Amino acid sequence: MPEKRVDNRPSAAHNTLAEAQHILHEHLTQLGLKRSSQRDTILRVFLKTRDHLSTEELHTLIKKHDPAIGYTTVYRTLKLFVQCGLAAEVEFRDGVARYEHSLNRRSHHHMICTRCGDSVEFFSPEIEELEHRIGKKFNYLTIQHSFQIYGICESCQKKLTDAVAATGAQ
Amino acid sequence: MPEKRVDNRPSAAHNTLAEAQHILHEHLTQLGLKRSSQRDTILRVFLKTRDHLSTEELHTLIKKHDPAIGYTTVYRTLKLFVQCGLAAEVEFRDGVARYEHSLNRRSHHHMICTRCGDSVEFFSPEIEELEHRIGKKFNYLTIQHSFQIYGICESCQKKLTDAVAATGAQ
DNA sequence: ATTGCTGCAAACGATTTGCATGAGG
DNA sequence: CCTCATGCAAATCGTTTGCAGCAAT
Repeated sequence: MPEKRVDNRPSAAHNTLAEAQHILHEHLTQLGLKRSSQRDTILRVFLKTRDHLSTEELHTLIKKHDPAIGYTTVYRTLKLFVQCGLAAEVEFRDGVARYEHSLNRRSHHHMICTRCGDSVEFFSPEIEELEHRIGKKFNYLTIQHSFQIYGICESCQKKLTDAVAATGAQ
Repeated sequence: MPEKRVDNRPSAAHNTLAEAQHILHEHLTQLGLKRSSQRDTILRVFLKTRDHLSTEELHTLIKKHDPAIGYTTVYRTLKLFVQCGLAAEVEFRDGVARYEHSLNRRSHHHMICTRCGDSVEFFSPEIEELEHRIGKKFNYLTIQHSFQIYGICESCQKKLTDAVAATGAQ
């Protein structure tokens, strides 16, 4: 196991929170909206995850910090985060909207296991290039793209072959 | 209004229908399911479209051929088509499931206008290659991928600039 | 004071299922 | 005959909205 993945930017987490809060408050001001303790709490908890959370999952986490915060507030706040670029919706084909943070996050894509929902991220600069090329070709003003690979992860493959072996042995 | 459609591959349409029906019936037999006139009608109407139809839109078309066929049957039949590879679900981000035929259809992707829902198809071999490369790298057995570009089509861009010009002129 | 925010409950809309009846093998 | 298919109505589930009371500016 080489590469333990050390973060060479010492206080990255704290800086990210401060930066994110600044972006959110700026966004609120611009739209004539107001700060609230709930929104700050939701942002703080959201930034602490690296997962792809559904609104409900995030709400569950939020309640541990402040049980009074309701589902609707989390739902509406996530939309705010998307508006100001702090969060991005990701498509996992499991019937719920999922969000990840998108601040200081290098453009990436997901490969998702359709059995267990596990996912890995990968990088692919050629996809960005492709978006621009195709947009130009058909005179579209491109906004974004969505790219996912669906498959079966190593551990689920193992479970499947084991199951087949067991059936065959009977 | 029969058979206006000019096709330079003489009996391509007929062959596709025959092939599709064969695939469907084979699939039904394998699962111990039964043929039905409804399923055949739905397949016939579905194959005649080149659009990306929602279940409801397809149901509307179906009713012109046989008003007795219900929404649920169309819904369940589309799932069958997906199972046996006759149809594929496409993601248009408009909140409804959309299907296109996938038989004898070269692999392609979509660029979708988020204003009017218009879409263009494009081809990109590098995407297929990427799916395999990433799958191998992370030991995933890849099944499929999903790639869409979202943007604003030429005609909607025009409408937008016109609208801005009108506001500015007042 | 004014205006936005919150949390509840209710509305919503697409999808999915239960069930009695009808059709396929 | 037995099993599956059908179509209706009802249930489901994530999402979205209306509203009365609360909080921020």
